[in-house]
Amino acid sequence: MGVNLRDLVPKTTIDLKNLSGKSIAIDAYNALYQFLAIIRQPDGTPLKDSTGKVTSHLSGLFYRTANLVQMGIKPVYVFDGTPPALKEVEIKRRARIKEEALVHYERALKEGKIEEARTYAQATSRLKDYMTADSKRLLTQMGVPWIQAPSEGEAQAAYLAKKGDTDYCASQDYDSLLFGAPRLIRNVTISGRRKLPRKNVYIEVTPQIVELGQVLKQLNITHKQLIDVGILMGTDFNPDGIKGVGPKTAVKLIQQHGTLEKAASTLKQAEFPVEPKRIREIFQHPKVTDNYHLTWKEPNVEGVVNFLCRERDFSEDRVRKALKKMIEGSKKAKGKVTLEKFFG
DNA sequence: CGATGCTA
DNA sequence: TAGCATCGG
Repeated sequence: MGVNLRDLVPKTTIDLKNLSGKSIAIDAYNALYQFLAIIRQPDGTPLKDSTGKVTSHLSGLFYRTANLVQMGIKPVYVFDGTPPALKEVEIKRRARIKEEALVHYERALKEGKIEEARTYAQATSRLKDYMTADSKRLLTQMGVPWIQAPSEGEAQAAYLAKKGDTDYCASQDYDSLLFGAPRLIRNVTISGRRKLPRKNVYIEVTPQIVELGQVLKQLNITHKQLIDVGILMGTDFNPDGIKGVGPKTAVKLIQQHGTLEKAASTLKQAEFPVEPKRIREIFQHPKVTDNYHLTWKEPNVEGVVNFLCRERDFSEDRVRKALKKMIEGSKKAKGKVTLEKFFG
């Protein structure tokens, strides 16, 4: 879920084609989870190989990554490690919701309510260890780097961007801003037409950039204060936040009182299940690693074909076609960058 | 989700 | 060939 800064942040929409030559640290869990939830049959069944292994996430990851590379974009996927102990409440909450969704899904299926079944099936999505392992294997064969974060993937992605090792962070969540990412891109891994849940309405989804500097300027607060705003509203480490405090109130409180503690002392019932200091610490000094090396190589065509087509039953025609486009596109983009460096 | 097929 | 439907695994 993450902290919901949606109503607080200024954003600018962009065309991914304009990001040629740029590198993006992508929150792998976030991307894979979305593929797994969305790439499904009408009744909610995910794509599977002949042995029953789920492949929805691989399909999304493969074609989306191929397209990004084709546009000259350099993606690096950042995988989650061990979550902070404080996340346990939120993890349990999510597990409970999934169990409930599973009951609803099975009932809808039995009653022949296809659309309803699909909606509940999406909510049951769980990224299993073998799916993460398959994804890393695919990326390696594609020549696309990935990093194993020691803890939160978003924290590690933000660290890369902060250090200047990547130009952007990509996620649907806003947490990377709290982790200090200077530039966040949303809607990199979901694009085009998207169906609104429970409605037969489609909306156009376009990539958008959120700049931390602009957010802080607009709200006239510091980064540390933005973290406090998040804690007041609720984060993965205190999912409930403070009762009755939404985005607007949270910002107002921090603008007026400066810190979370001072703001809380003015409220009638502001109780924190965990010490705010500990949550602040996670965002300000997250567990990250320097143990990575970013290199983008040409895909190992036969390696990808062997894995996806021979082991996971993908169509060889489609896979080879996508790889060809990926290689041609990235070469073209590289040529352009070199020329621009020469003559620009 | 992205790719492909079908239709006008 | 744009626009919609439906595969894909």
